[in-house]
Amino acid sequence: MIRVAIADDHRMLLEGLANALSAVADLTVVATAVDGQELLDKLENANAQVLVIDIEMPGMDGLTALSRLDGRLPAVVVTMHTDDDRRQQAAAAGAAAFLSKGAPLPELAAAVRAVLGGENLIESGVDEGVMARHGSPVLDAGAAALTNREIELLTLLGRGVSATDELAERLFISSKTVKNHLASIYEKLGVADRAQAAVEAIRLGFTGD
Amino acid sequence: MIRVAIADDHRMLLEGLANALSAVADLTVVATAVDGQELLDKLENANAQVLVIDIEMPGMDGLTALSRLDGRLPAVVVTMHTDDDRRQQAAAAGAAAFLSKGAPLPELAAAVRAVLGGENLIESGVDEGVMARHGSPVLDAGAAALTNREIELLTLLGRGVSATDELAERLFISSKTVKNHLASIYEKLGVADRAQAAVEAIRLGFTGD
DNA sequence: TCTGATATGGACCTGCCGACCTATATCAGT
DNA sequence: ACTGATATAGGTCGGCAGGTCCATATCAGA
Repeated sequence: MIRVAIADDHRMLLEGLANALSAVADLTVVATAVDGQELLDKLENANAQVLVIDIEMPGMDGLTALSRLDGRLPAVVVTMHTDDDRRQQAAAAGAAAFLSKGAPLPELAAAVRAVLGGENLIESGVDEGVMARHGSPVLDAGAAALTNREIELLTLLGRGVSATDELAERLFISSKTVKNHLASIYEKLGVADRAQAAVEAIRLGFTGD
Repeated sequence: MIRVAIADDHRMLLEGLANALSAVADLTVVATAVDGQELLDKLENANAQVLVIDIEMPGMDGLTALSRLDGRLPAVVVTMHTDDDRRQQAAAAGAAAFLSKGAPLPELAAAVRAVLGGENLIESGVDEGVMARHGSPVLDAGAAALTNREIELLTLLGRGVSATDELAERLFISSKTVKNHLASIYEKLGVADRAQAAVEAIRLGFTGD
């Protein structure tokens, strides 16, 4: 899981974005702040790996906060207004990426993964190459190894279908096979039972929509 | 579930807000749009009950879209700039509430519930009375009846703590009591086992943060 | 062609889960 | 003072869950 800290003075964007990013399988939001000072304070104990930060904030703005951090964390700067002035200011403050708030969420997620990997997108932006390298979340090692059938089963679990017989009927297989698949899932995800597998299913986004 | 449609030209806010509102127990987002025209198009088939709409959008802006809708749906207008001009324009266009994007998410949720109930907050804003009446989501009948201890247990379940003994240790009670509480939870939520209870715990927002 | 992964199915067994019933102490509300 | 809800704990019991084996058929890839 990539631990992200977010700062934005607009609570709707802040909380909305925090929620959306946490919903991305490989990201988790460990701190949120409505200005630069609060961000610096919270970073003390938050153990974040990447910053997503708005330029425009009352009190200490994003660029000042970035300068104070002096590159301790890679940062993705987001802004309402993507003019060249701001881009250059962001670059000078040590940002590793620069995005419009109008950018699609997957691009933000890709930028977060890219800058954590040390890439600098401040000039190039998020292009196709970045999306190709970082577009799809790197799921947990175990989750990546799940087979199609296991994912089908896991999705049902995440939707609350827990009984062996019920699962067997829905997948048109015997209850014995269901138990075999479940055993594989438990091993791959490192969980012990259906309840934990269901929680993981939801966390990994196997919700069937 | 209250079916909400959202329009905002900034995808981060749009998708983030959609995600955050869907995470609220009694709300679900059935349509999103990046301008007024797309909103009108999507509303044809979306069966939404309430609108959350940004004023500033390229193409057809929020106020124009509201005028076109002519009050068919109650609408909460959100904006970056909450000056009186905009508030009056929103009122004229038929909005039932007017909020800053800096407003906390619970206030937006409360406003959505209030305008669905026919209240007009365009002048008064979201005050304490509104929060008192509409602040807490109306959870499922069963979930509302959960006791504090049951919620503690359910929260642990939603975080993947599934073994009886583990639950007992964490709550400093005997395993027998854990099983008693679980039985109550199953009955109140209408579920059959831990896996289903865990899924419900997450759906209801008992995630422990 | 041979191997490995996938999907299916089975037997067996230990043990925990869930159902049902009972019991006590506390506390808030009447 | 009495009642009801809550939180605690115990007993019993049938059954399913999860672990550990094993077996077969298919299919893609080396």
